[in-house]
Amino acid sequence: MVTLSRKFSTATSDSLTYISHKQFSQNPQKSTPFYQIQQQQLEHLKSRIVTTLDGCKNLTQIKQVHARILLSDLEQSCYVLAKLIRTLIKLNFPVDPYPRSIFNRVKYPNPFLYNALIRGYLIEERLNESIELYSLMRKGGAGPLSFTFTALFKACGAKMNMSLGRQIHGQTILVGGFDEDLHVVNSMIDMYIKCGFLEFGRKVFDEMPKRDVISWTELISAYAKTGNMESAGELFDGLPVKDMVAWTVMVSGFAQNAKPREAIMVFEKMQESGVETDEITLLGVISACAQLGAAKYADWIREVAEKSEFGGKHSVVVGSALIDMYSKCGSVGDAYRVFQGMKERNVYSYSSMILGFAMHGRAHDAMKLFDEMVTTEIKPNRVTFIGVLTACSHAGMVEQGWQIFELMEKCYGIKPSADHYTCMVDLLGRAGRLQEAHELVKTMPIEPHGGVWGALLGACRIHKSPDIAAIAANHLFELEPYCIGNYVLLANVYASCGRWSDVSTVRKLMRARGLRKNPAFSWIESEKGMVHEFFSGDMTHPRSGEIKQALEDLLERLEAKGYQPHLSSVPYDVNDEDKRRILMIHSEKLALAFGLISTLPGSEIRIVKNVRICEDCHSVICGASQIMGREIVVRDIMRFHHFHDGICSCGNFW
DNA sequence: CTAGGGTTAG
Repeated sequence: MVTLSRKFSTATSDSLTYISHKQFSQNPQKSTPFYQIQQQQLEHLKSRIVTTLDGCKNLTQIKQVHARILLSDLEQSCYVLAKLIRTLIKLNFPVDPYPRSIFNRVKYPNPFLYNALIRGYLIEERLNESIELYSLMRKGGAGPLSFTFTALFKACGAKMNMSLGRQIHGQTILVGGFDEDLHVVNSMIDMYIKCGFLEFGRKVFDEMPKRDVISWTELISAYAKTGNMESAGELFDGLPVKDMVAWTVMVSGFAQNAKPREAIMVFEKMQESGVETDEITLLGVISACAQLGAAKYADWIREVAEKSEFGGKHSVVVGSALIDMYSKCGSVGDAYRVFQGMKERNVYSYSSMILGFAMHGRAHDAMKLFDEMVTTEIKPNRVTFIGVLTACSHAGMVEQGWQIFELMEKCYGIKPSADHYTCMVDLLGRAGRLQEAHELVKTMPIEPHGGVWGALLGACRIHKSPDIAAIAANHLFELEPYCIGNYVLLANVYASCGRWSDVSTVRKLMRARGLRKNPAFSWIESEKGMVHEFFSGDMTHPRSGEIKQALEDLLERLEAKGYQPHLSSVPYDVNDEDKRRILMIHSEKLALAFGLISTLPGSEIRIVKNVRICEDCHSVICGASQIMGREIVVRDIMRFHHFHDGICSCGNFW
């Protein structure tokens, strides 16, 4: 054995130490200088080992490779050993003891080796060990690499460990150079954002000598997530080169902040600018279309999705989003067709479909799909159960609901959340079992949130139960004092019982808190895809005269068949004639009348409403579907109503 | 060998 090569004292290069004479003599390339041959041979061996490691699937295989390394001249090679450690960690082996022991035997570990181990500890969320190793690396004279910092920042962000993050920030300056490394600084910004200190991230951003599209996008995304679309938009406008991710952040930002029209507008601009689109961009647009609930947009975005390069058939994510969208646009049939056409399905696909059926009152289909789901590999999650419970609730299936509710924890290990209790309260409340519902709220093991009391209050509205309504409302007035809907609901309950002095007390409370009622409105798509909006009593539509006439004709025909206006739906202390007039001009009735005169006889009418449908409108639309022979679909704030031949899919139960 | 975007419920 001849010692040929230098001992690598600088820890940044690979610590190769020896090469055997035997290996050398087998190589007859006499004209090549000595060290070049050994380099070549070792490089060859290294790359063979790395390839083998990439193919390793289990511990036995890795140990074989390790044995080969130990017998070769690569026994101290940081490059190969780092790869070995990374492979182990990729296969989910804990850092201790095996990968750590490999590291411990290396005399001069280089930063790559340190980094492999640090990353391992980070994955195990052992932040302290990572930091210890980092200090050891510094003490040993090895310089850190930028990805050591990025990994550390990432871990601090995930653990929301701001103080440690700031220390590491200090290190980047101390070590020198890294505070100008884009990878490092960008992950630092991300760390501050994840720790909830957006302004710190912004400060770093403002002081950066050079920034790239990633720095910008991080901040735009952070503003969008806090709902500050103005700041997001300002930054975005100033971004010199907008790439796909930056555009996508704006699209999904608007979608997540309930600004679907803006989301679609940004998407259209994105397409004009010629930037590529991928499925994540589409998710934002699809979600926006779902919020709009307009069939025109639904078909448009499905076409865009199908034309895009990720396959004519939908991917799991896009497919699942489309299912949700079609359900919310009133087309459960289309939603189910997408569901059936998907090659692969996940928990989103099933949950969205179950929720879709539930929203449309197709409880039986929802349950059937749930039964099918549990035979697959896909595990139901908390959202799935919200779908199943909603289905029970909308169909008045109290007993099945209780069964599912118990099954959830027993068989699937999902602890009922406040949202699940909301479903149960809704289920009992709708079925008229208000006392039981109230009892459940009082005895639930977790703190009831606004949703739970809101469900109880909503049930009191249907069953005209002012006493429990007052209890629920008082909780709500504390939990969410500025939520206008609760005051309106309580006032409506009092009004329906004729307790007018209580109604005016609630109205006074509203005024005292500076709250004003949101105007109710409905909208409908005409045949040409135009959207027509109607407010209550709205006579601004160009065809108002015809609309009024059509409505009067309709009501006349209904009265001839025994229809009586539900005067108790009017929350004002006025005479019956005025109540009749108020009911007559409800926005959904105007939209319905416009639908009747503006669409072809026999075609479907779709109406969307921003609040719950009232009882009187519900019965009028039921009658209209029969007399006029029309399918009518109404989406209110809670669910869908499919009216067909005088019957609604909700079974008069909403 | 590292930095940015995502779907269901509420």
